[in-house]
This record gives sequence, structure tokens and C-alpha cells, in this order.
Amino acid sequence: MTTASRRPRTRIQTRNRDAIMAAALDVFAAQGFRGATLDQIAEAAGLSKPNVLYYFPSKEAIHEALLADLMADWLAPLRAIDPAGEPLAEILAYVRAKLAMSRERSRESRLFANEILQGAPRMGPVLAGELRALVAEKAAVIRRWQAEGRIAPVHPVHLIMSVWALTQHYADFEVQVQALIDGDPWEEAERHLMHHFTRVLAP
Amino acid sequence: MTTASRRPRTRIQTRNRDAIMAAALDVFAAQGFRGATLDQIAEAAGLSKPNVLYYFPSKEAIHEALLADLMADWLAPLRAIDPAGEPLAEILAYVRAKLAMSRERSRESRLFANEILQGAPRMGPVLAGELRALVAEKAAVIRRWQAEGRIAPVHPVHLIMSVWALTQHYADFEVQVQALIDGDPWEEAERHLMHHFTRVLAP
DNA sequence: GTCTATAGAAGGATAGAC
DNA sequence: GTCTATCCTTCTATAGAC
Repeated sequence: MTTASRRPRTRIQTRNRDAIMAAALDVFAAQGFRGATLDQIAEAAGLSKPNVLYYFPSKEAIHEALLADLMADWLAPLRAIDPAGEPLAEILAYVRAKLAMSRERSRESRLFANEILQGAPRMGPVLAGELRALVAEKAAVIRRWQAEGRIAPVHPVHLIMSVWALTQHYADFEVQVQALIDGDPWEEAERHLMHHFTRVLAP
Repeated sequence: MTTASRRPRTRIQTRNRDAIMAAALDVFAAQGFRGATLDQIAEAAGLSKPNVLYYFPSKEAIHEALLADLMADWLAPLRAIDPAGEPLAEILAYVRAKLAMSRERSRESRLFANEILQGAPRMGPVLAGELRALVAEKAAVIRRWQAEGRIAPVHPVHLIMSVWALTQHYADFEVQVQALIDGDPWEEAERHLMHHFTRVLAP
């Protein structure tokens, strides 16, 4: 209390802060930033509205905290692509990891989709900075693999984006997917995408 | 784009109604339903807010009119797949048409994406009805082509969804795409997707 | 048909008691 | 730390003059 730390210090602070983040993830993912209300977040967190604002200065601040948390984990699978690995196996592992992440963290995926759809008002700099740099780095790796004839010559950046599009689709458009698929969409999706990218990339 | 109305209208009514629809498409696509305000729509349409509500009973009614207009055009390319045509050519033409539509009507794509992301509160029935029926019909066509050995045996429904995911991505995530691609993303995307689906589908 | 003015509700944020 | 009460802004929608 005498120190100006932004981090929660007591157990109760940690617990409530986490509860707010979890509740806000639910609400922002389902309704978008403008559609979400502090009332909804407070109720989902089991707190009063003023108490939520005791932990975060504003609705916007909660949203920003969620997005900041998101990016690190979100890019981990792409970071994990190993230039020294076997090309096709590396990329298929990436697809599998990204699909698993879409499945297990579909709310995060929709939070992100909402942000980008609205023109990335809060994450624009991250896209042009961190994301662009990482994609460029991995695109160079893929290009080298292609020059060595180890995978098919597909535009590397579009290839990476196609992995995003195809995996995130199952999370972001989940309602539509479930209206069209009777079984477990995720099981089918994994088989489909493995087969799909194997055909695209086999040299 | 003309929703055939049952009632005759004067020129000025037609003009204003169209102006409101066009303005609302801009605003809803960029901000989502909750994020959009009647003020923004009225200003973009060059009318006063009460005048907008003279033409439509509510904000919700404008949104519904846009979604209703959208679906017919949106499904046209899928409908156009010809069971009597050459399989690979038919599907590639579908991909090309869908990509062109994403490019030329990216606001409509984002309007739709917003609606699905939020759980399709207004279009749920259309997904489970009209869309599901059309997809089932075309999936049957694809399955027949596969049984005849004319294209590769890829899950037909996931194949159709992958066309959506890969084409709509360029519209819905346009900000992100532009942060990563230096040239004209759409030109590159067309080459990429033609190559991509040719490899996936060649028997 | 179009406008000004405003009602009425909802939502973000604050005050202050405990 | 948490709550009740409330302020103030924003937003949808309506009233009513012209």
C-alpha cells in the first residue's frame, strides 16, 4: 500500500482480479467491447460494479489487460516452429497446436477476432510490430525450406495466414460450424486439416 | 441490392432508404451492432436521426434489413456450382467468385462475421435452415464427384467451410493482412488460393 | 418529410458510509 | 475492500412544429 505497485498483493486481490479477468473474457468474447457492460462483467465475476472498478480503473483497462495477456500465448505456437526441424512435420505440428488452441481457448480467439474486425483500434501497433516481425522471421525459414526443395513453393506469408484462417474459423464461427456439422467438428477438423496441409505442402 | 418491397415508393423515399442502408452497412460493419449508433448512421446518410427513424422503425430493423439483403447474394456463388460441370473447374470457380465477393463487398463480409461471432442472434434460423440445406445439397454433389474419382476425397462440408474461411479472412481480418503484406493482398491471395485448392483437390 | 426538442432508459464512473 | 446511492453522459426513440 505504501509502494506504488500495480500488482495485486493479497490473496483476495489476486482472486478477485482473476475472477474479473475471467468474467470479462466471457463477456467481451461474446458481445464485443461496446456490447459488453460492466454490469454483466460484475455479475459474472460475483462482484458489485463499483468493486470491479476498484480493481481496474475502467472498462477499457480490463479489455486492454485481456489483450495484453493474449498475445504472448497466441504467438507461442508460431514461435515454436523450429528451423532445424523436418519442414512438413514442423508445419503440421504448428497447425495441430493452433487448432488445439482454437478449441481450448475459443473465447480468446473470439476476443481477438472482435478486435481485428473492428480495425484493431487497440492492437494495431502489435500487428505492425511484433506480429509482422515474427511472421517475417518464420516466412524466411519456410522460404529456405522451399529453396532446398523440402516443401512445395507456396507463398509463406499466405501459408501462415491460411493456417490462422482455417483454425480460427472453427472457434470464431463456431455457431455456424455447429449448424452444419453433426459429429464433433474439432475431431473432423483435425483430420481434415492434416490431410489438407499435407497435400498442399508435400514437395 | 434492391430488396423488392411490396409498396411503391417515391423517388425521394427510395433514395433516402438506400442512403440509410448504405450508411448503416458502413457503420455496422465497422462497429458491430451494439457499437453502431443512430447518430453515426444518420450523419453518414446525410439525414437527421429522427428522419432515419421515419424510414425504419428502429435500429434493429435497419440491421435486419441489411442481413436479409445479404444472404441471397452471399450464397449465390455456392448455388452456382454445377453438378454437370467439370469438378475441379467448378470448385476453383467457386473459390474465385467467393474471393472476388470478399474483395468487392468486404463490408458485407464483416457485417456477417460480426453477426456470427456474437452467436448469430438474428441469423441462427437461417444457418440451421437455408444454409444447412444448401451445403448438404452441394456436399452431395462433391461426394458423387469423389466417388467417381474425379477429385480427391476430402470431407465435403469441411472443404466448403475452408473456402469460406480462406476467402473471408482477407476481408474480415483486412487490417491484419495489410500489416503483413506489402503488395496487393488480393492479387496474391487469388494466385495462392488457386494453387492451394488445386493441390488439395487434384485426384 | 424533415426538423428541433426532449423523454426515458442504460451504462460508465464516482462519493462516501461501513 | 465492499456496498448503496447517485451523477452524468450517451443512446434509442417519440412528440410535435413546420
